[in-house]
Amino acid sequence: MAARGCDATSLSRIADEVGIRKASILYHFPNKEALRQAVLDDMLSRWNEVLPRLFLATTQDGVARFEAVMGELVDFFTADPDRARLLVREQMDRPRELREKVSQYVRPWMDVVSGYIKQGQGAGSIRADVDAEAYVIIVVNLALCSVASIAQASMLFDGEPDESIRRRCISELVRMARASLFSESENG
Amino acid sequence: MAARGCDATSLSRIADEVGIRKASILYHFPNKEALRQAVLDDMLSRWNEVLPRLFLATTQDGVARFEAVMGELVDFFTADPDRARLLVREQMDRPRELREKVSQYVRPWMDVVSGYIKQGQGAGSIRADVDAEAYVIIVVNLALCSVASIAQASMLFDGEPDESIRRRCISELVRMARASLFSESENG
DNA sequence: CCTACCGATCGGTAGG
DNA sequence: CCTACCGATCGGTAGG
Repeated sequence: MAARGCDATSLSRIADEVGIRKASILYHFPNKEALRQAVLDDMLSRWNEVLPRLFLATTQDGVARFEAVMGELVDFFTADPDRARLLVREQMDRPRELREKVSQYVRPWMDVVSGYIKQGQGAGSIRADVDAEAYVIIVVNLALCSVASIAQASMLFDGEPDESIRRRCISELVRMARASLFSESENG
Repeated sequence: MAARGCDATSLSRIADEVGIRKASILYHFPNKEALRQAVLDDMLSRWNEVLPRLFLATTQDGVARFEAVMGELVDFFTADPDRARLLVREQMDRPRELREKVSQYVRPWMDVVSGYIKQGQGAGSIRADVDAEAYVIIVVNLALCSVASIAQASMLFDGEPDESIRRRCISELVRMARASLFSESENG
């Protein structure tokens, strides 16, 4: 379901993968919509386990904190690219519902990050022209969409193995996020 | 079809919008697959009209050229966000086919852009740590995905009108692309 | 360009 | 958790 999207994956197909009959799925969930909600809630709620430990654990400077959060973001989606694909599809198919779920699960953490950015701007370590809230949205969306689709966009690299392409693109997106965030003195 | 994706849009629905019957569509196109190909070819071939004039028209410095190409990229997709949504869906549903079409229509222009980047790196105006090919892919993908979905990600901006949010996100992504590309001396 | 129809598949229900 | 079945809709064809 994650790979091809909720709407394009029939209950029969899901049942086959689980090894039961279609009607049996509708015994555990009242309908397909409820199953979709459960899958999304399960995926998004994992962020509430991952993110807190990043912020509460250590005292870090801005660059180290950037690397920790960015690494976690990239790892979360590269560990299972279907997560990214499902979220991208949901955002296009049912923007309102996903918006509500994001507000519920990850928005507090996005606010924490944009707070750090504004703090860094006050201290001069982060570029003054960064739009903190927009930056966070753009970077999350960039990681999401890159993992969801860019591994397949290998047409620009003749004959290069897919794994190598993926690594180059991920490295480049992290570099872009870093270089466009910090003041040049910190950026080195 | 562009808005909800090829697979999720039935021939009956398309027929209703055009004002004819479903069977009449299958008189003009041998099957649904052929219709999809025609829609994609039509959209991607427009790039072959837009891009050449950007590169051949004027002699520009690096920053001016960046602004021209980036502006065209953003304008192309914001003019009709359904273009971006269709491409994002196709990239997830049929990566191989889209890869071939992109190779056919827009790859030459992406090579031109990455050539300019390498040239700028030789002259010192562009950061040495930019991965030219990966940068182009990331930026195109970023524009695509941002337009396709970010306008709907307005949950971070309480009560702010959608149009204002869209502008902030587009401005921020252009700023990120610019700041992570040019050496600090050129960057202002 | 139409009406009429095809087999296949969809989400969901009845009943056990 | 199953078999059996429902109406709706899908892409596509026949025939005019």
